[in-house]
Amino acid sequence: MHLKFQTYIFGRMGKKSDITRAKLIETARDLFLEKGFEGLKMQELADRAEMNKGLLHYYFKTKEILFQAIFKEAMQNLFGGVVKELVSNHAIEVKMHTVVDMYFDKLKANPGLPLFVLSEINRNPSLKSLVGITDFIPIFLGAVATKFKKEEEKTKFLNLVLSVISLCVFPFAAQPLLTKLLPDSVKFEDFIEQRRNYVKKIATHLIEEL
Amino acid sequence: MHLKFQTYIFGRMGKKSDITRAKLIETARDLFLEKGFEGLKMQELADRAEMNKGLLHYYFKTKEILFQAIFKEAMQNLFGGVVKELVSNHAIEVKMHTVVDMYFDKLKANPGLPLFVLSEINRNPSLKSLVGITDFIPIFLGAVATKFKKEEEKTKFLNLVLSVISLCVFPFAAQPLLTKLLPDSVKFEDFIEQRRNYVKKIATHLIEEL
DNA sequence: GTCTATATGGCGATAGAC
DNA sequence: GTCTATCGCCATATAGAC
Repeated sequence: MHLKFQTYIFGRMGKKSDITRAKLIETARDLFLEKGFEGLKMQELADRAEMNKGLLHYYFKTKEILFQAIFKEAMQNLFGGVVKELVSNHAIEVKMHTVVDMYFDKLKANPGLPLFVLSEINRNPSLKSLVGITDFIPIFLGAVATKFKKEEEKTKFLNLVLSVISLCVFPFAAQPLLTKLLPDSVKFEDFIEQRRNYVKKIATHLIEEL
Repeated sequence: MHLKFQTYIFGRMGKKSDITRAKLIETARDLFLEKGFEGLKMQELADRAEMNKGLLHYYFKTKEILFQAIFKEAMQNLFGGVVKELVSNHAIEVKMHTVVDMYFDKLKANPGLPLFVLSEINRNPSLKSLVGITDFIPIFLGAVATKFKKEEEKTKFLNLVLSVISLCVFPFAAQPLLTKLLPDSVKFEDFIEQRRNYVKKIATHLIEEL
């Protein structure tokens, strides 16, 4: 029987609907990151995901709901792992170097991520409150509060973290412009790779100054 | 006579149409920076500029043409003065400290500028070629070519410039998130002001390492 | 679950009176 | 130059057959 056959094929790996849903989310992620909330059109999403508009609304009632799912996932991807490392017990230099590697690896695979998150926060007012709900802000604040007592120390640490993140993220956000400034013989990927160690050296220096 | 009266009032300061045009551009700048190309609706622009949609299209035939005017202006604002300083005869430390001050002043007044330029470049394919047309990229490249001969030196200089710009720009781009990480008693403006000198110190160190 | 067809509204742009 | 009215299109979302 038809239904049983499907159950057999996909078994514990999930129903056919799970696969459709996964394909939809994957496509929506690509398209939202490329075009933003306003720029993504449901028709184009349906085409790229090889389904029809009706089906989109079956899985996610509105564009807004779909967008919030993608946005949450992007925030988690961008900050989840990094915050976990920052609140770990590792030595501070290890922390910072690990964060540098995490960002360079992540952003090489997904350079549009930071610009997407930062510009959508500014544009979709409902996200400003949603950001507060994500769990890694309180986690980070909690760790800072226990490790540093004086406000001056907190600010110094925040300056350090912000500097390292700035140095990692900005070159990817500015990739289209940066490409035009590189010597002809230098590919963007090569520039990025030498910069990975350059940023680690800066991080080490900033720690010593702390 | 009515027309003469207007001419008399505004005299050399420009015609009434210039004032209307200026108001339109000013409003469009605010609104495009806030919402991006797709996010700005001509109706909302007309309302905020206290005129009607018909008049919008009288001054700028299409939304796209209006947008390109605003975008070009934003690019000039963001890079024009900075590039001019970078290709000047000043000592390198003076250059970098001046650039830091320029960005901090500019972005305090206009924090949305970098995110607007960077995300629109990614989203509007026609801008990628328009970016190449702006004059400060060849100006910058020319100055770099005459000052540094070896490719390794060029890359080092580019690393320096990119680092300074990253450290200046990113905190403003991430303002909505950063605000949530500051100790309660520290206002964003105060954090930014202490950071101005912190970034200058880093810049000086990076130069010595150059 | 997946499809087609359609309702409903908003958008950019134009026409034409004043 | 500035206004009102309107066109034609495309967007999100829904209804209902299969």
